[in-house]
Amino acid sequence: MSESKADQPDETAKPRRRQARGERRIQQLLDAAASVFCRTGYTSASTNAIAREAGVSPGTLYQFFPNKEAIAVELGERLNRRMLETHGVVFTFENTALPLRELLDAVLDPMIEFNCANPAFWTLLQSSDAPGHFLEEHAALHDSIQTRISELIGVRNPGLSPERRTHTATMAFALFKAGLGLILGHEGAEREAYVAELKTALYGYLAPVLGTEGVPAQP
Amino acid sequence: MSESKADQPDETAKPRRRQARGERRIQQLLDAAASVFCRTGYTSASTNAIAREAGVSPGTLYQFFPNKEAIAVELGERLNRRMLETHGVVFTFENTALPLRELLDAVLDPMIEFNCANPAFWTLLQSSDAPGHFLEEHAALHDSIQTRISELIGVRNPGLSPERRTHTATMAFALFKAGLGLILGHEGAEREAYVAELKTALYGYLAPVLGTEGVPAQP
DNA sequence: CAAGAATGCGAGCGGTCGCTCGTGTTTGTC
DNA sequence: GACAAACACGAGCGACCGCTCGCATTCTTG
Repeated sequence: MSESKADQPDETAKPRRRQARGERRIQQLLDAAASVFCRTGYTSASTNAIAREAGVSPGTLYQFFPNKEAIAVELGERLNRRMLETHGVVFTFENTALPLRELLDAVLDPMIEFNCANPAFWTLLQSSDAPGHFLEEHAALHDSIQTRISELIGVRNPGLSPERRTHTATMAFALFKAGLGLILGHEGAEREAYVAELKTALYGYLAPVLGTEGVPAQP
Repeated sequence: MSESKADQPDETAKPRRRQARGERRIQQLLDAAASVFCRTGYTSASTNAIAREAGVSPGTLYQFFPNKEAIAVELGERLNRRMLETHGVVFTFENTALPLRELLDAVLDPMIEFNCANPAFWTLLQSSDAPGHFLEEHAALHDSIQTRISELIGVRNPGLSPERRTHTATMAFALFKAGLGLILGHEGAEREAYVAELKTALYGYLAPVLGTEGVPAQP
């Protein structure tokens, strides 16, 4: 059960050297997993189905992942990292000062676009019925996003009590996920309509708390 | 595989005569199913676990239900029927004329109370990843509630186009389900806080569409 | 090229799940 | 009490699932 022969117990160690071929396989497997998870959800997705979708034998899958959980965890981590890398900017101070309507556009549009391109992310966010250690990763994913929302609310309205701030952020995130589900469930004009509805809903919810006007630059 | 020996193929026939004991067993099994579904979700719930929770053998379970789907379908139908019987009144015209805030109280409070007492209902509403024919029942459940919401919106604002009305009802229902999830996930003061947040959110979303004032009685 | 590591395969193991079936018990009817 | 129908049991069947293992192939490194 020893994980590495190195004297220094490297936390992030991948004790196995990977060839380029291996990295490619991992990506294939994660793409296949994303597809299968989207279609059937995490619990009903079978590792054999993921391997088949990736055009690979079950044994090959387990060359790269110790178990089914690890696939979902790695997929969630990669998607979350990619989302923060490409769109994490939306939570910065420049946007915080915008009028609420434009703030929502600036935050929601990239998020929605990312989730439409990677619908597996929403699926993972929704699968709270998963068994085992994947629950921890699920919670981590959740917190990662919700913390950003909470911070944004805090900067925008510093007078809010910590409890109210948490409640507002939690509810705002829940509303966002709900709207995202509708958005992902439709296409074309319908999808755009639900994007507009979601923005209306969040505007109506947040306006009394955050104010509709932009905040003037601090001296 | 013949379902009945009767000459006339009765659609709604229960070809099996039930004794009082049987009806009691059915209720025990549905209660157990509700409990297990809540704990693990529909897919991960095993029929053996349901039977065990009901204090009954697997064979006995299949004396009353042809398969696992049928349990969820029957449970969903019963819960839906019971909700409409006890709280269906909230969608009537008397409430429609109230100021929006009171309208929301009148509609949401009974709904929330019912779902807190029967959390399995929300679980069934959420399990859209279920396989097989249960999907149809799931959709029926959904429509049953959403139609009520749509009608209420239609009465309150007759000028709305059918598309906008559908979008508004769908989004309102999605927001409600999201808030309900938070409410069911907390207890005591936290729960009350999320009830208030949900009402705030729906008020903010619906006020621009339905108006905040009450509608005067029609001549 | 030789050798070892990484990659790839797929039959199949242990386990669970949905569900069945043979058998025995309780209940209602005459 | 006699008889049939409804109810109850629980071992276990077939299917599938997560995962393993022995072995073949390909890559890297010297």
